[in-house]
Amino acid sequence: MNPLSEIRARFSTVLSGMVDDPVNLLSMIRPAGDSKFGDYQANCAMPLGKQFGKPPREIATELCEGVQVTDLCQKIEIAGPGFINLTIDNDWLKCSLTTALKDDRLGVTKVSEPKTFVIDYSSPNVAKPMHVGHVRSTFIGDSISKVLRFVGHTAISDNHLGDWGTQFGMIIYGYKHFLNESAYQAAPVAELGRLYKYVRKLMDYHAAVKRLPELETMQDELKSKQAVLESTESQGDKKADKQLKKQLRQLKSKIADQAESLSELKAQIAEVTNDAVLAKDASEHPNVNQNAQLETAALHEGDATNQGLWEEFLPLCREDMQKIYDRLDIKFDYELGESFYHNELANVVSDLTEKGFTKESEGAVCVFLDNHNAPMIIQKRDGAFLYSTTDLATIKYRMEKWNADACLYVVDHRQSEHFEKLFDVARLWGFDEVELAHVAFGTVMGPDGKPYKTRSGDTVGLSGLLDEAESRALEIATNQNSDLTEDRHREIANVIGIGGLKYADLSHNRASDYEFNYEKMLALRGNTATYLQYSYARVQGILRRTEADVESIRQNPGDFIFENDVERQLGLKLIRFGEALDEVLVEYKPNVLCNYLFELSQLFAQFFDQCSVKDANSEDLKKSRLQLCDLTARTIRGGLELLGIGVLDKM
RNA sequence: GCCCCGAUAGCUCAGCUGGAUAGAGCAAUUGACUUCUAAUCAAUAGGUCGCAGGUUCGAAUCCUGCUCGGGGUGCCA
Repeated sequence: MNPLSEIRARFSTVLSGMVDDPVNLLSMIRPAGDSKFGDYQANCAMPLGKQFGKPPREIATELCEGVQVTDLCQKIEIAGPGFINLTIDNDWLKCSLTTALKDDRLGVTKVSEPKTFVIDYSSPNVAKPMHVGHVRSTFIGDSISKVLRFVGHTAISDNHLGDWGTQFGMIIYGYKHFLNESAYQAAPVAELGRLYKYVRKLMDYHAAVKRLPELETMQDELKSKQAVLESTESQGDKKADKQLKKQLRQLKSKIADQAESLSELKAQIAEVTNDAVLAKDASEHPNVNQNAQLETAALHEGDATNQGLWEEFLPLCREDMQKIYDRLDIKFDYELGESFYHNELANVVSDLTEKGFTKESEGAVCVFLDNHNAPMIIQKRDGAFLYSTTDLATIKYRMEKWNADACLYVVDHRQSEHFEKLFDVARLWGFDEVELAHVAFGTVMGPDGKPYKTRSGDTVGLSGLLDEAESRALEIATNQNSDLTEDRHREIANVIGIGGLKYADLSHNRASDYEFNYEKMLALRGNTATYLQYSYARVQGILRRTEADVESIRQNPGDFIFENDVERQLGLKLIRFGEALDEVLVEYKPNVLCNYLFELSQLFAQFFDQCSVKDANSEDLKKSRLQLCDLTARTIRGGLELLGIGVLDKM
């Protein structure tokens, strides 16, 4: 039991004698904002004072007298308007540390009511190369799954692959018309990727040609509108002038936006017209857009040729994708892609229709929702199903198969409206007991503050990104430690390169966009994976130099001694590991764990600086310090493991 | 038009279910390596928490309005 939940449990007894539901008040017990106030603080006397019409300090006194914490806290005092400051008792702390030292789980108790979570993450489209945008979902989902499991829940990870979408129509079209047979034999996935991009270019070209005049007309209209506004004389009315200025500014930004998409279209057209082969293919395939769609439709309707091609392509693509997951050390319990549900889609629509939830609108089957203007469309006018239909089928399957208590969707925040609707429809459909949560995350930005792209405008491919991370890490490892073998350097580069990438992502609040930067990710100092890994390696150095037998220390621990204040701080931090994990799960935020591990490592660095283990004044003190070292190492390793990041004994 | 999200130190970001004097890292300046790994530590400096109101014992945090930025918005996923 961590100190916070222990304190809350004690207060719960007193508070339930005063109010009906103390949950809210218990959440007002938290770590102290400033260490001079102690270790924890309870802020619940102020609201209670108001509720009972008594001075808060009087309530605080009642609480202090009522709560049984003599064994847990060496000090409990009232301060300011009615804060209750608590200082953890050193004997209790030492006792907890001993428990943690002996325990494989570092003293973290399992939850009393385990639940079943299904976590949907990563979910790339197969046959399209993975890019930097996929890493957030993958890392965050993986980490949340690991934390859930560690605290005792059942976490089922499911990679909901996009393996049934329109990209297959494009690839099939490409395969039928533009295949380079020998390239396909030599490297099938690369050739499929080329075909995808090739058809994409042709489609973009035709779409751009069609769109261009329309956009140019709009641009002209906007510009003339701008001219009118600019020539409008001031009427001397301040409010009207302000309005005018605002309109003009909005118009200008709209024009700029359009100019940008206009030049994008022109670039797409130029790319084709400047390339003789592309230009020829573009003119010979004027209906590529519709035809690619028809190939998708044929696949979905069970056309033998297309089905055969899909069955040929899919394993190749998945194998290729697996290479990336292997490099990242990411595993899934299930990888049930969209194709897995395609036979169920018609049933979803008919079931919802039978139950009276659907309504036909403009030829499409829709579910209208009170709190949304637009309905959720579950079947298109042409009879095809949409991802909303697949997502509904998926919820049904997950409930029937796993009886989930919660389904977490680790998906880009841009899809939040989709998920709001999806969850509403699911609840309407009868899945109203399960917690459905969109664990949304922000965009990975480039140094220009825009979504991360290469110089040529493509999204950054993931495998190239990993190569870059590792090669940069290799350079650092080699410079730093020239006496090691090259194999060791490569091993170090892998652990700090991939670890750095994961930590850079996970240490940001998932809801925010963040700026991607290699230098910062692999920086040798600061709040990085390297810093945590280095702390771990330094502990291992101590254990090596002192020839400590950690197994026997764990089995026969001596007393913990707090000679220096930093030893107590480190000890307190160590037994708060479980608190950090609890907090991660409140809002599914792995950055809470990153912060904890960083703070722990900082305390260890101070300890390292101030408290020699090797030259401790006494054997007892030396043993106590070794125990702190061992616990620190195991907590860092265990914590990093929950983030999917490895450690090294030497670096 | 409507909906959602964001704005915190020079930079990158934490903190946001209201708590005491707003934090970290980087960059800057200074100091510490015959020492268990200096991939480190100690210290200095850096702020109108976008703006204006409101709620209250107390607001970066909640509410309203505004400014700026991003995203979404019936037949893609």
